This record gives sequence, C-alpha cells and structure tokens, in this order.
Amino acid sequence: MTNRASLQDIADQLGITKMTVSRYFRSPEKVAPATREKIAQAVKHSGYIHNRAPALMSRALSRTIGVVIPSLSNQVFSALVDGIETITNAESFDILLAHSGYDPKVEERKIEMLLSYQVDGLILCETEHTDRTRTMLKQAGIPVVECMELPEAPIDMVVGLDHKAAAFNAVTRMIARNKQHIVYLAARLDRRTMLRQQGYEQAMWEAGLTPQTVATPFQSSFSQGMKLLQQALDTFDRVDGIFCTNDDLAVGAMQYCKNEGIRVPDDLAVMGYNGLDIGLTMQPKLTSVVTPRQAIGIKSARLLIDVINGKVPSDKLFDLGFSYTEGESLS
Amino acid sequence: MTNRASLQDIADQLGITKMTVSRYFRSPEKVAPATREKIAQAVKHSGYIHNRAPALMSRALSRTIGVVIPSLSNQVFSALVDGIETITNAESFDILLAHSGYDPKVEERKIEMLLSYQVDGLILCETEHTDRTRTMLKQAGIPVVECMELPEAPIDMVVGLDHKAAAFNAVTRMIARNKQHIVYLAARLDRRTMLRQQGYEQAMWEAGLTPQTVATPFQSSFSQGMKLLQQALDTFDRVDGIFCTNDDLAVGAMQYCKNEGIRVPDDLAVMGYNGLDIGLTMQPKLTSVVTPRQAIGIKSARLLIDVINGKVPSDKLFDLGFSYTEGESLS
DNA sequence: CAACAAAATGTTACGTGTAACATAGGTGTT
DNA sequence: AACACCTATGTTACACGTAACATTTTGTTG
Repeated sequence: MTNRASLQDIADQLGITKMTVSRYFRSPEKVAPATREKIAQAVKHSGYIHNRAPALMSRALSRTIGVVIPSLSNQVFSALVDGIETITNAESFDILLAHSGYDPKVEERKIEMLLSYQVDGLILCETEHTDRTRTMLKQAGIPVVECMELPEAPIDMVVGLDHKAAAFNAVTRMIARNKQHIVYLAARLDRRTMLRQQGYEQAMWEAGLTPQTVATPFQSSFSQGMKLLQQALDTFDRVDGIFCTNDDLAVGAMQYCKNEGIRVPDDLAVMGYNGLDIGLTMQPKLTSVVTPRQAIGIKSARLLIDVINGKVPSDKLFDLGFSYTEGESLS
Repeated sequence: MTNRASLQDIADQLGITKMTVSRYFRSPEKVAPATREKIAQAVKHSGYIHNRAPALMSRALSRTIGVVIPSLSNQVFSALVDGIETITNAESFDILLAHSGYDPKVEERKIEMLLSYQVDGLILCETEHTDRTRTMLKQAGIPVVECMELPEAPIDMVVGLDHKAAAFNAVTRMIARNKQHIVYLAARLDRRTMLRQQGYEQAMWEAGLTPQTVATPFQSSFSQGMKLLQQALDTFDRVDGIFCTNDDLAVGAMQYCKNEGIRVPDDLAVMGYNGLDIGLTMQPKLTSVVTPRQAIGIKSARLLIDVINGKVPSDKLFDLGFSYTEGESLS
C-alpha cells in the first residue's frame, strides 16, 4: 500500500536486475548459488511480499481457481473444500473462496468478482444460475465444474451424484422394512430438495403408496426438524417413517421423538441424508444416505486442473454415487 | 484467458477512447447520456468482464478485504461473515475468504496469498500467529482486525469478547444455583478453550470450590461430549454440574444424560457455550453463553473500512460482551 | 456574439513481474 | 585453436485500467 518493497528494490540493493530476483522465486535452480544466497538475505531483510497483479495482467495462468459454496456452516461443503484442497495443495494452485447463501443473484456477483481476479477455473456447487452468470462464464472461456448434482443444462463439466436416484433407493429401502406411511420432511426448497422429493414420490407410487410431504421454505435446522415432524404427525395418520431431506432435520426429528417418547425405529423409522457425524452420535444411530462429498471435491479439482493444464478429459460428467451409514434408525 | 474483451475493444468498436468506457463503469454520471447508452449496448454485446489486475498495480485501493476463518462448518464463523458482509456490501467492498483449519502455518499461507492480491485490510479470527505472519503483516502496512477474542499481543485492532470473564460469569451463575461439584468439559485445546478454563477455575476458587476438568485434544463433537461426561462421572464424585467449552459437547452430554436417565437440571446442571440453534431443540433447552458473533463481524468490518478510508478510530480494542440463551438446563 | 464556465472526451504516463530473446563468460571436445 | 554448448544474467517489451492533466465541445450570460 504505502511503499511495499518490489523486486526492483531488492535488485537495486544488490546491483543486479529484477529479472534475476524474479527467477530466484520462480525457478531458484537457475540462479547461481552465491547470488541465491545474497538474494535470500535481501528478501528476508526487506520482507518482500509477492505481488501477483502484474502476472494477472499477462495472459499467463494465475494458478488460482475460484470456488463458490452455498453455505459456510455446512459440513457437506467443508468436506468438499477439503477434498479440493488436497489436490490444489499438491498442484500448488491457490483457491479463492466465496459463498452464495443459496442465492443465484449472489452467486452471480461472487462469480463476477472471482473472474475479475482472473481465476483459471471455477468450481460451483449450484446448478441454477442467472442468465448473466451463464453469459459471463461463456465469455470468460475458462473451465467450470458444477459439483454435487447432475444438472439438466450443464455449463461445462459435472461431478456429482443423482439425488433423485439416491432418494428413490433410500425410500425403497424403507418400504422394504415394511414401512407404509412414510412422510417426506423438506426444508429450504432448493433444487436438490426437489430432486429428492421426486425420488421419494416415485418410490412411493411404485410401491402403491401415497406420498405425503411436509415442507418449510425456511433453512434447515434441528428445530425445523422437530417442528416438521410434529406437523407431520398432526397432519397425517399412522405415520411410521420419515425421509428427511438432510441430517439436520433428521436429528431434530429424532430429538422430538426422544422428548415425546416415540420409539425409533419401532414406532417411527427415520432416514437422513448426507451422513454427517452427528447422526452417528444419536441413539439409535441415524441411518443416512452418504454423499461422497470429499471424493467429489477431489475429482472436481483434479478434473479442473487437468483441463487447465490442457488435458482433454475422458468425460465431462462423473456420477460418484452414494452409500449408507450403518445406522439403526430404520429397523 | 484466451482473448477476453478489454476496454480498448469496446472503445474501438464505438470510435471512442477506453478512458470514456472506464468512466462509464466508475462514474457513469460523467459520461453523456447518449454515449452511455451506446457503451451499455457494446458492453452487453461483448460480455465484458472487469479486470482488476491493472488497478491492483497502481497504489490505489483494491476495495477488497481478506477474511481468514478457522473452519467452514461452524455457525460461529458463518454468522461472523454474515455480519462482515452486511458492511462490505453497503460500502461496495469485496471480500476474499480463506480458511485455516485452526493451524497457524496454514493461516500464514493464506494470509500470504491474500496479501499477494493486494487486499486493503484483513480480518483474522485467531490470535496465535507465526512469527512470519507478524512480520508480513507489519511489512504489508495494511490495517488488521483480530476478532472473537482479546489477544495479549494484538497486531493492530481487536473486536471480540473476554472469554475468561464470560466463563467466570457463567460458572458463578451455576454456583449461585447451589451447584458445588461442577466439572469443566474441554476439547480441542486451543487458546479460547484455555481462557474459558481459567475463568472457570477462578470462579470455583473464589467460591471455595475445587476445579475439576476432563479434556480431550480431539475436535469437539457430540460424541466427544458423551464420552467426556462419562469420564467425568467415572472420575469425580457427586458431580452436579458441567460447564462445557461449547454447545457440541453440551448437547452430547445431555444426550448421554437422556440415555442414562440422569435428570437435567435436577441431577446435573449443564451450561453450554456459543448459543447455537441445536441447544434450543433439547429438552430441557440448553442454557448457553451467547457470543455476539454477528455484531463482532459488523463492528470488525466497520472499523476496518473506516481505517482504510483514512479515519482514525476512537479506540483499537472493542469488547462486545456476552449474554445467555433462555435455557432450562441450569435449574 | 464575445467571453467565460461547465461538461464531455481525449492524452499521457504509470505500476511491476515475467516471457522471450540476447549476451557474456566459461567449459569441454576434437 | 576453433567450435559447440551451457550457465548465469541482462534487455526489452508487454499486459490494461485509471489518475491527472489537457483539450474540445456545448451552454450561458451580459
């Protein structure tokens, strides 16, 4: 800001050119050991901080990728970012992080910001985008991975899983345990929640059962889970199972059961979604659909960086599937 | 990357200079309405994306602040960032986000990256820093706010609360409810955990009671809360209260009580820390120390931006205090 | 309409790391 | 000794938005 040391300052001090100092940072083996030592001293003394602005101006790679996650308080996305960083650290890429609060308009603003910093690629966690977002990304001409989900109109590459299929499988599993009056508990009605509802409904219809849903537009939370279960029990008769759109709701619902003396799974089977740790601390342990979020992060970053490095990917869409926690809340 | 549109491209297309186009973005009122309209068309058509690299090279402000949070899955920090963004949005500043995983070495790396992007200021959530971090920040010459806590050796400005005082107050409150054998449950032994322990111990000593702690170096979780309470009951006699270093432990402990038929608060009083949503879903509701994290975010950003804009702050340290959730787990 | 003010646009220079190419000095081989 | 080759360092040019200053155009007033 005031007058931060530049490469030129260090070079002047040593009577060499800034090019040699630049080389010292980028490829030290090309600098003579004696010079290297002198530069090391001067750098240490001046407290030089790398300035990437000039490099961003050239058309060279910035070796930085942008990541937009919907929420900063969700283990799903923190695991995703962990996965991403496994790869970026190994490849010495930096990541710039932004969060959208599940709002496409905010996502647009954040993407615009990241593009203004000349990121080499983007990882997005949502599949709904504004028109302007799509236009900008096309203009930007950088590789993009949409992750977590399999969008209908992919921007570029995709790494995720089929939430409808996962929900279908999960509900089918509940039905196989002789549950007949399964209610779907949903919050924050975003696309993934809707996809799971579709899978739920399909499984119910195919088994000759009637889907019954309670939903709230509010964000998921433990207390929402309690409220929604209460509402389900008030609204529908003979409820013997709930399929929750995520583990927050499921844990809240199980809490409610504990408070009200409802036995899980005998009176009520509970299926969660995401496979968070908290489910496993419940008694009984929560059965939950596990999404391979860390693997999604790893695959997304791997794919993105490969494409940035000029490789042609074998495929543009990767479905990483799902599994289950070994819970006891089902039967 | 390939050949993104530049201001020059738009200017050429319209037979004007890029300066006018630049003005169109920065201060449209200085451009004639007719020209404005023409530029708007051209910009829309070309899909121009702002490139901030050249501006970063001048010594002008980048209007961007860096934020380093320890974790991406903790409501405490998401609320903090929400608070920060209230202000940055209003002031049209951007934020670049990074996370350190509670590791000072990682924090150092992330700060270095943020500085390389010429951020105008930094908000940090930790108070333990490597030597190199401190040196870099001094060199960088930008304002820094450390938040959440009141550090012993502040880098620059501080917005937080006194965790020792809060713990002291909380434990005193428990003692006032006639609890005598209160155990402190601690996990991930970071500085804030230690400060709370000090407050706890002081409150106990001052009441003529003996502090008793069970702790684990592992990260907090519900299951850790269960284990720690079990350990406390095994180790100490006549335990009638627990003060938990955070709500995760407290909820886990309450879970354990429910499983074991221990009545809260009659047999055991429980005090949490942070005031998260989940505590309010318990029965009885968890009493917890509420940290004003959103207010801390707002104040931190306000302060930082004021200083960036050249104002001289009235003070360099702001203690925003604490309060309690209206729980019933105490008596 | 002259004269000046205000608005709109143009001109110039700047910041700084690095790719690409150039050069100087040294080493080794025949 | 002549040549190829390598190593270490230097030179030059470039990326592009914007502050500061300059110029042109338009508007206004006595």
